[in-house]
Order: sequence, then C-alpha cells, then structure tokens
Amino acid sequence: MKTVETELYRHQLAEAAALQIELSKSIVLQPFKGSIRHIAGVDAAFIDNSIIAAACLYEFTPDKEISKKHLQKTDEKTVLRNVEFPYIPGFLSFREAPAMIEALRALESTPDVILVDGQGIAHPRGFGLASHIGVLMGLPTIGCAKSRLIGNYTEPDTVKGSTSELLIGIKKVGTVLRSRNNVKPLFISPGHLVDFNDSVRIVLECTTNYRLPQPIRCAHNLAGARKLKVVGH
DNA sequence: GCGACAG
DNA sequence: ATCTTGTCGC
Repeated sequence: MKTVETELYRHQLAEAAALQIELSKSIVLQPFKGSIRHIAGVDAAFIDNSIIAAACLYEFTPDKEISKKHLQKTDEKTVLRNVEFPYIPGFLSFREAPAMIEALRALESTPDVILVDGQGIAHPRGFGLASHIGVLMGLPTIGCAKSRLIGNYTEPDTVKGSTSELLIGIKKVGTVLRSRNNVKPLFISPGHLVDFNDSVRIVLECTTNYRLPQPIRCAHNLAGARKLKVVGH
C-alpha cells in the first residue's frame, strides 16, 4: 500500500519537474522594457487546508518634490482557496502560484512588473515561483526570497545596497542583496522578462525602512489580516 | 548513507 | 508557512 502511494507520488513529482523544465525554456532574461508605473507584490498565508493569496498594487508617481512618497498603494486583492499540493522544496509554485495568479488578475490594473516572495531562476530546474508566475502570466517578475534554496555565495557587506553573486558552479543565478544595514540579506533572482541588474535595481527602488520591498510587505500583512478575520469569527 | 531544503 | 513574549540592539 505505502509503496503504491509512494510510486504515485514519485510520478506526480516527476511530471511536475518535467513541466518546470519545459516551461523554463520560455523564460526571457533581458533588461526591463519600458518604464514602470504599476508594480505589484504577492504573498500568501495558510489556515488549515486553505491558502490566502494577497496581491498589492503600487504606483510610482512622478512627484520629484517628495522623494519619499514616490510609491502609492492603488489597489489590493485577496483570494481564499483550498490547498491541493504539499510544500516540497523545489515545488513551491504548485502550492502557491494558482491562488497568487488569481489575486494578481483581480487587480484593477495589470502591473508592469511583479515582486514575488520566492525564487526566480535561482532554482534546481531554473523555474522558481517567480518564473512560474511570470511565464504563465506573460509579465515581468522578480524573485525576492528571504532565504536560499540553491547556490553558493559569500556574505555581502553589512551596509545597505551591498551585493554578492549567487552561483551554481560558475553560473550566476541571482544576487544576494543587503536591503538594509545589518539585516539578513535577500536572495534576488530574475523571474521573467528582466535581468539581474534591473531585478536588484527595482527591488531597491521599492525598499526603504524595512528589509522587504514595500509591495511584498503589504501583501504579507494583507494576507495575515485576512487570515485573522477568517479565524476570528 | 548523511545533510540540504523558497514558503 | 506556523506555534509565540519579551527583549537585545541601533
């Protein structure tokens, strides 16, 4: 019995991995095209067998006067769905991407670029959550993870803006970025339709007083808030 | 065989 | 991700 289940499980994972490898061929790494007006952030929270995906939309306002109010929240959406895939390192997108994409599509404007709480191409098969969402939606995405999944690196300097390369052998797959002074670094990797430099540049443009870029922080808090309402009453 | 391992 | 208060540090 247990061996049969194990075999089925193995087949499903093998299929999922094959899909990632196939879809990864569609990834386009290139400098970001055009200008950014709308930028979104996505994250998720969990309750029992449900997932709450949250998407926050921000807009860059051309106000050169107020340098600190360049980013304004324009919209936010949450989605509550049943979870149909377990958490397995390397297969996170099959658990979170469906609900996240629904939340992103619900936004009143299509974002020019999306910041995702997870890896982009810094993944065993070069197809992390950010790349998955980017390719399926046909939109630019950037992977912004709080910890490492794969790759080697040297600790970047403790000063904000310091970076080091995330490498798999001699191949660069991402950038380890110190988003604030004396905080654990973020692992930035292109998801789709952006390159290494623009990924880091865009993340920094959305990061001010916290470790995480504003759109992702907002999505994180929103998912948590929605969760409290659900469990509250 | 022994670790590592996004959220 | 989630379970969880106070507490150390800039």
